[in-house]
Amino acid sequence: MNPLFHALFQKSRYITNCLNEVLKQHNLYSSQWTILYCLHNHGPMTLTQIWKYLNVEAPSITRAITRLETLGWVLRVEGEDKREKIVTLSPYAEKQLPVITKTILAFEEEMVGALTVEEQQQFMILLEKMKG
Amino acid sequence: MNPLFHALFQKSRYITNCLNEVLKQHNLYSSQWTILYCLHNHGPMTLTQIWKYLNVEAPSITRAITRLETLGWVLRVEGEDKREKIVTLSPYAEKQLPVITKTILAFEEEMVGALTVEEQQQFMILLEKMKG
DNA sequence: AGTATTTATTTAGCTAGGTAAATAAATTTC
DNA sequence: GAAATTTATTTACCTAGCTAAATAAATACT
Repeated sequence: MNPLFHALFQKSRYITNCLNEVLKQHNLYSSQWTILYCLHNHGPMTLTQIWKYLNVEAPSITRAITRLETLGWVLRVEGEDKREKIVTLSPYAEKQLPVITKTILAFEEEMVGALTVEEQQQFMILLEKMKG
Repeated sequence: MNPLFHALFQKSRYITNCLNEVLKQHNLYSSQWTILYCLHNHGPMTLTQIWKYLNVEAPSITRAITRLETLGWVLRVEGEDKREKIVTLSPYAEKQLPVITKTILAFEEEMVGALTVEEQQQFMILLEKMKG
């Protein structure tokens, strides 16, 4: 395996695991947080909007939302178009979000703080160049 | 979610999916290939050596090796220390490896070819800087 | 209007990562 | 040398991605 890919995959797993560790105090997994954050920024979204935005397949989002719903973080309501379900943050989620956001910002700062802004930009550019 | 992380996770998934697609012709998944390649380079290894080298937890490797064994890619034999299992490539795997390697090299060249060697090094350095 | 196609979501089932705990063999300690 | 600890592997069970196929509602076609 190309060492570059190996390093990329490993760092990706490492960051995910760290994030999960940090989010334990809020009883959340990183992917669940990603969805909550997405809803916080965009307001209510359909499942399709969510999975297209996050660049993930639909079944992953169906499962995650089901879990988030039973845990009380989101509500699923029927849209005008009765095929679609609109997902909104629950009042509980709205209340918890500020403190979770604080946790996340600290984590991100710690994780990425060793890179200058230019290096972060450079990193994104290099990532972008890896296409198929 | 920090856009840098988002981009990192996404690219990681994207490359994995592409790799899976390319490996379909050999009836392999990317993680299975990673293990075969590892064994090819190091010769017979215990499960512990494999998961430590690949930086993954033991159960992931147990499962993957079990699958690779039933598919005929590897053999599991008891070591002198009877706690450990030594994994070796099967003759079938040895025979298939060259052509699979060719597939992989072409894929990696296509995927990473847009980056100069300096950019690849730079990328690794930046990745390295993201610690916890 | 009735049929065909598209679109949104879900279900089923796979790989692949993780943790926690069980088991069995080897090693250390007393 | 018996008991305690460590080490290697496995099992059970979770999240999280994927594809393929099912379902149900909306839209397009004739």
